[in-house]
Amino acid sequence: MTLAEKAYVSLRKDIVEGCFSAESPLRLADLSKRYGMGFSPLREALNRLQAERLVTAESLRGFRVSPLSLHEFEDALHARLLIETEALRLSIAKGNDAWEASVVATFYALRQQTKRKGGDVDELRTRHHAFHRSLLAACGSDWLLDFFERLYAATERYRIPALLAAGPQKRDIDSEHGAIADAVLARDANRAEAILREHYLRTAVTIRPAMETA
Amino acid sequence: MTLAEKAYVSLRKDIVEGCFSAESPLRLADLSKRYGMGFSPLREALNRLQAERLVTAESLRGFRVSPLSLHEFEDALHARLLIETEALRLSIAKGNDAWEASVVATFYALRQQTKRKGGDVDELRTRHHAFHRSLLAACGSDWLLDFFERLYAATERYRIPALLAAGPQKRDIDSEHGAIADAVLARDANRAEAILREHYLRTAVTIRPAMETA
DNA sequence: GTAATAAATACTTTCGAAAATAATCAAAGC
DNA sequence: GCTTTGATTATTTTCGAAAGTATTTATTAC
Repeated sequence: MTLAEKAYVSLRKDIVEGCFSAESPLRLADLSKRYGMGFSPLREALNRLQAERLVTAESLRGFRVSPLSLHEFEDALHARLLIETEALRLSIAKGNDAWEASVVATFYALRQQTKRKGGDVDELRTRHHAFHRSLLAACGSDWLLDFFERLYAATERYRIPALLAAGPQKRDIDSEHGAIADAVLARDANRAEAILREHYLRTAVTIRPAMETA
Repeated sequence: MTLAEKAYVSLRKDIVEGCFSAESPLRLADLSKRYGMGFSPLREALNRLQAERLVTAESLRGFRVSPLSLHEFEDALHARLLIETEALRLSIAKGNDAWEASVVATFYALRQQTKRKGGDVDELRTRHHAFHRSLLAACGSDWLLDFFERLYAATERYRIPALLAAGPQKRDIDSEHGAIADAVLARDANRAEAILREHYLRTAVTIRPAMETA
């Protein structure tokens, strides 16, 4: 893996996880120290992230972490519903045995991690993403999967600030995920879509107040 | 405008317009000569284009123009329909007078250019894009507009090879555009969506055979 | 002739410095 | 005191060279 690729992976992770606060400038000298590399690979990574809308650039004034706003969050969530309900329908229509198995497997792995008290939050994050991705993985559309990844990253950025503001969850997210998996494995597209929609609207309700205070 | 931005604009244009054939390698030495700049701004542009899927990169083996394939074209067109029908509905619901005026204006400008025999093909391309964008411009969703731009560029790449293979058009594209504009200005979302869908499916019919021979 | 190895070449990637621009601070003028 | 101007500093952007990696060509051994 080249340095530019490492820079891209590290920066993306750190932005999505909120290590840099929103709108803070990403100065090359700082990043160079932090990641132990020269300017070139960092700038290449920043350009990629700019195309993904995780960072914004202004001519001759460098890069910043993209801002967070309630409007952008609602927009991203709306787009996610559009993309994911379609991809989920396609997946359910086209998915084979191996796909079903991966849905079962990623759901199981996710539940294992949520059960483990005091477990690695990073691992939980990874498994949550893997589960949601596996639901759509058989849709056969690279474009929809690409859009899913971008919207997932965009909305993931709102989770940490929201959790900090709202305190511990009252939702039983495991059982929501389980219900989606059940509907998917039953190949019931309408039910799966309805639950997925509920799942996201509930997330919106959690995050909205946290954004309004900020 | 920085050199990196110029490189991005030029490269994007040249790729979309087919100045480089699909899958051809984009060697830095060549690009440096062609655009008259060093490696750094070119690499930054290539990284952005990679994130937009117009170029593909392989570690330590550089960049190439992304391949064209029938499957990818149909995928992109399907995604366009999903995105654009939704954005169009939102635009029709939310658009104000100024938006209506811009639809009228861009349609008029487009028709002027199609009428001009032997006119600038580049100008026609610009106006075609402006018209389609203006239809969606009032949707209020940055994400949907962003996806529209990416899919538009992706599908535009197929037009030139297809036209070369299929010869002159038998469709009356002006009147198809006019019908969309009419439905939009009448705020008839269902009719607008139906015509837009027809419009794209007809495009698919034009391009499909050209892809199969290649 | 073919396969394996070694040398040469082509190309990508990365760095460090130079150039260019923006931001900050101090002094002068009103 | 306030604004303008000029100098200083901080930062981004770009280049050219160096380092590292793939690819091709040549050579040798079988």
